[in-house]
Amino acid sequence: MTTIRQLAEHLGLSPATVSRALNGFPEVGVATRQRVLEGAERLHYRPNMHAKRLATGKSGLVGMIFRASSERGVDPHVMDFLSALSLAFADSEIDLLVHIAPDAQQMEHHERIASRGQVDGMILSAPEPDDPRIELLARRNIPFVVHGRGTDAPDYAYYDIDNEGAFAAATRLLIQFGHKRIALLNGPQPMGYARQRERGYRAVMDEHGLPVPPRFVANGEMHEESGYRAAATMLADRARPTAFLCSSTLQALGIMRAAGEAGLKVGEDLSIISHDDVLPHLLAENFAPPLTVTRQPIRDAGPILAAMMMARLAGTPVRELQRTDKVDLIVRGSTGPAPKWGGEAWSR
Amino acid sequence: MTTIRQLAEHLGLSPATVSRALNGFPEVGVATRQRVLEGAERLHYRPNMHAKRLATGKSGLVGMIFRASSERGVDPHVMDFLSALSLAFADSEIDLLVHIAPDAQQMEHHERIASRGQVDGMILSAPEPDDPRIELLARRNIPFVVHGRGTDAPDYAYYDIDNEGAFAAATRLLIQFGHKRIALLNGPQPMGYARQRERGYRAVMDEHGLPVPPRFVANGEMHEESGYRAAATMLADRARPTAFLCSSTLQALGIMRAAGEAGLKVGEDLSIISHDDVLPHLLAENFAPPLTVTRQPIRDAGPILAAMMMARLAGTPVRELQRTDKVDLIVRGSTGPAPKWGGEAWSR
DNA sequence: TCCCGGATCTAAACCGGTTTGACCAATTGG
DNA sequence: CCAATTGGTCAAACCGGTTTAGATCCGGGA
Repeated sequence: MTTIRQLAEHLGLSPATVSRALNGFPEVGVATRQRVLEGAERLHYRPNMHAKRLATGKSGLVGMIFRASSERGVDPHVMDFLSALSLAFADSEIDLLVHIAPDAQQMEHHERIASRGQVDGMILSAPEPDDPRIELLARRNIPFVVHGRGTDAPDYAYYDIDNEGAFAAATRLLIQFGHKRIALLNGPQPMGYARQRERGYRAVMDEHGLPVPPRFVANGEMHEESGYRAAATMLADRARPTAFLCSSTLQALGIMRAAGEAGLKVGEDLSIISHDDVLPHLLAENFAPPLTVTRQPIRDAGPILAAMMMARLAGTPVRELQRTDKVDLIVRGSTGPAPKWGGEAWSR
Repeated sequence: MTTIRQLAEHLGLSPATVSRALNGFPEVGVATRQRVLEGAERLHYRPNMHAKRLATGKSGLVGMIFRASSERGVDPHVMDFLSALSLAFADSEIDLLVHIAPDAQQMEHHERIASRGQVDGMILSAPEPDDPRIELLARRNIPFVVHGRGTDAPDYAYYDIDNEGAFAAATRLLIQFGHKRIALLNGPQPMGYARQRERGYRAVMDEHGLPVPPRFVANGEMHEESGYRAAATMLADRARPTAFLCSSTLQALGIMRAAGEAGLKVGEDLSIISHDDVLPHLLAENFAPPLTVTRQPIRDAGPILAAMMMARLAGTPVRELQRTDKVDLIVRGSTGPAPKWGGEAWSR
């Protein structure tokens, strides 16, 4: 392991000059810089990160703590996000410090990372309206950017998708198809995105004077089994829905299973629209029938949040780092005209 | 940010004593230690990681570089592994540095992490027989543990599952059911686990004198679409298989789709056995029909490899850190007796 | 009484970088 | 021709811990 002093000595220079030359300071002679760079190459000099960080106070590390549910762990979609994030940071000198923590231990983990001062910034995901994690980071003055929003117009840097608009559009499409009994299988109740989606859905239902009995709106984790369970229950109801809106293609898969068991043909007897974060290993267009979705690959958020993080670290003010992207509605075979038997709206 | 000197001054002690007291050295008086601990608590003292690391030479960081395919990214199963790993390290002082890199850039990323000396050790996954990443880490003397094996008896610390035994057992079950034309949809060819699985499969086929034409063994990425494609091609063959063995439940999903399109009923006209790493958000037992699998949750590897990593860092010799676990064969509805029409073996 | 050794604690060096302030030589300007 | 700049370099301080070598205090044995 060559040190900067060894390199300096080897070159007949002082460590100070070597440091400056390597870090691109303007006050070193062009010939000297060249000599230093060559010497560094020759001796395989690699600056010791820890020393560098101690001296500069910057760690070159960005932390990210994912939320895990205690039963099912982490949503598999987030791997794609993490992947994109990591790739986006690859060119810079930044590395990712990753924790996965159950909701109950989120604060503990944030506390730990924050207080040890080992990261320059944090990326946070799936915020709730008054998220204590955000409050902690703000209080500690740790730069952070958020994937999603806890409220409509938060005062932090965030990237979010237009969940409300997406679910409004999806609801509208179903209503145009003649559906009046549209059920919603949503994500966990406290999550910002779940609230936004429910709002978009309810707004359009209200607009058309269509009531929604509470038993046809479900909140829960977004996996196949929860989709199946909720759908099976709702489909057993006398006034069963003719269409489902759900938050994840895995939930949609569960709904399809329930539909199959109930003898309903998806796309004819029952319509399904799902939000699609895009799981490359299981594409919604390959479902049978292909799934109508509001589509926004979670992967796309990676480079955006990486860029925001770097901008934040460079001092860009928060209000220039707030972005909400529109979501595409992609119509495929899982949606169709409402069946005859479900013509009436739910009673109020 | 309180420093150790401030704390020492506050207590009327020297930094040396404070350091010793906090790190549990025996030569500090019991009363002093108590005083130091209380003082640290009161002043919210948190040692600066970078300083600590510079002084000790240990980083408290373990690196992990996941493999990503350029088209589909990272297998969603690995999120579950990462999650378990992170949870397992949570109690210790170790944090995870995570990179995700396409295969083409794996070496570059390893080089980077290795040469900057920012991690104490590395965890590596999905090794190939002569894996250059392993060679690099060994040459640089960076402690590492491996998830999987490149060869049968490698000279590094690893945790693997008995892929060969699992696929042998699965093949045997199908043969007992009367199947003679069993196709294999395997993972990417170079991977250690793919080779092991193919070996287990071929051994049993050979044992029973059942030939396997090359076109009924496919190697490729393990997602729904690849399963569908390969299965659709094979099912279109005049001598189509009566059973499939595959490497991932997502592939199995694709096979099921192809079977559906071919008008074949899974569990009757066509049997499927998949290896199941267990994706908690999409369980094999919830497939229609429930999937027969060789099951070993990838999640279980997390704590095992975490413990191995720590043991390795503590100096445990490599040969005490080699472990292969048996795999369960769980028979469900996707397997059944061979149909009448597929009675004859493939011709040689 | 004196010396010795163990128990505690401290001063200073060290880890390997960066950064401040000073210095020197070569230009430039008056 | 001398003073003021400027470009390039260096010595030393600094970041915040750990660790080595020594100092001090104490009780006990000779």
